[in-house]
Amino acid sequence: MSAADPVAAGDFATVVLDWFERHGRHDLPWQHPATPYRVWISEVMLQQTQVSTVIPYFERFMKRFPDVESLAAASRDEVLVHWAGLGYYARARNLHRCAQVLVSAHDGTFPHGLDDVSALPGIGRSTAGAILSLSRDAPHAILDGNVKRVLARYYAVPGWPGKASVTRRLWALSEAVTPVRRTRDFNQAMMDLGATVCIRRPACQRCPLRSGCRGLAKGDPTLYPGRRPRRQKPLRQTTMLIIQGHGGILLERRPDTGIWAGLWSLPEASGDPEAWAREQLGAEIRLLEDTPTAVRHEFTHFSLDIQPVRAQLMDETVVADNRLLWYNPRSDETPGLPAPVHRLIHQEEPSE
DNA sequence: AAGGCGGGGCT
DNA sequence: AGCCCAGCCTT
Repeated sequence: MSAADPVAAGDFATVVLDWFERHGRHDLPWQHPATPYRVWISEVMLQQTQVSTVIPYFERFMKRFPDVESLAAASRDEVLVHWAGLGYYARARNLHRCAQVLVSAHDGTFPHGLDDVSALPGIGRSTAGAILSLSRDAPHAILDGNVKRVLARYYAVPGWPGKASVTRRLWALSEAVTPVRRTRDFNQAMMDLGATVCIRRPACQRCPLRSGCRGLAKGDPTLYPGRRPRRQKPLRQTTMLIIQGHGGILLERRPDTGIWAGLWSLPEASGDPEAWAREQLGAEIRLLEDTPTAVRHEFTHFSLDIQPVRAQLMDETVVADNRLLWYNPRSDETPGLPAPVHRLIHQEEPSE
């Protein structure tokens, strides 16, 4: 914190806390009750995912896995089913592993030390601080996208937070402004401020920090934080097989690494689909004429064109194993499917 | 230090 | 059509 700052650190917290009383969010699902377990699940879901998207997932997840023991005892597949559509599926795998570590090594509860919590799978420094402060009012700072934006604007911190040097500065600022008392309310207030006032097009007239905001004083707070340098997104193409047989569609489990790790998906055939079937299934397939139109799916780092090819299984002796599954969209419970695959299949079978 | 990892909401 | 989002992990 610079000595030249127009608002001292103590005043910063006071202003934010006063604002929180009237204008903060007090009714989010994970705030009632704000147990470490519920805060943890919500924080992981909220990593790179917006609140409005998370809420229905959170409610469904809590109904099925109401505590850490039920989550630890579940299968990975069932956890993924409840995650399917949220993206960043490593979060679900880490969540599952973390539950098992908590039960086996920590008596089913979260440790109290910040370093112990951030050592758990899928929990970094910010999420650890959020869990401990929001559930127990422990005095730890956080640095999520909202706090980064508020601080970068308030202190006019230049540069893109993807650079380690920028993030280091923002962490130092967050530590400096975070009070040791009422840390729970302060952290929630900073996230609320970033989510409702200090947004992409900020409502500075409503901001309690406007008198000290350097970004505003410089004329344009939206210059902070700096934007990610933009790069060309490559286009990739793949062919997915819609093989009908055994009264359903063949699904294949994705490998444990890479895109959609561990989810069920349509088989990808790099070359000749019939050769793929002979090798992978030991069976003959016959390609069908009506080829559905390709669908494009956008990732953060590339675009993917998926060309579906329909085929009929000619040899009904092929059975499912650990990697293969015959899925009937009309009668079976939906397994964990990537969003575009889910769309593809249920546009094939409109009678879900 | 840089890149991989989804999907949806918003402008 | 970009840009961003209650980030973490691996290399």
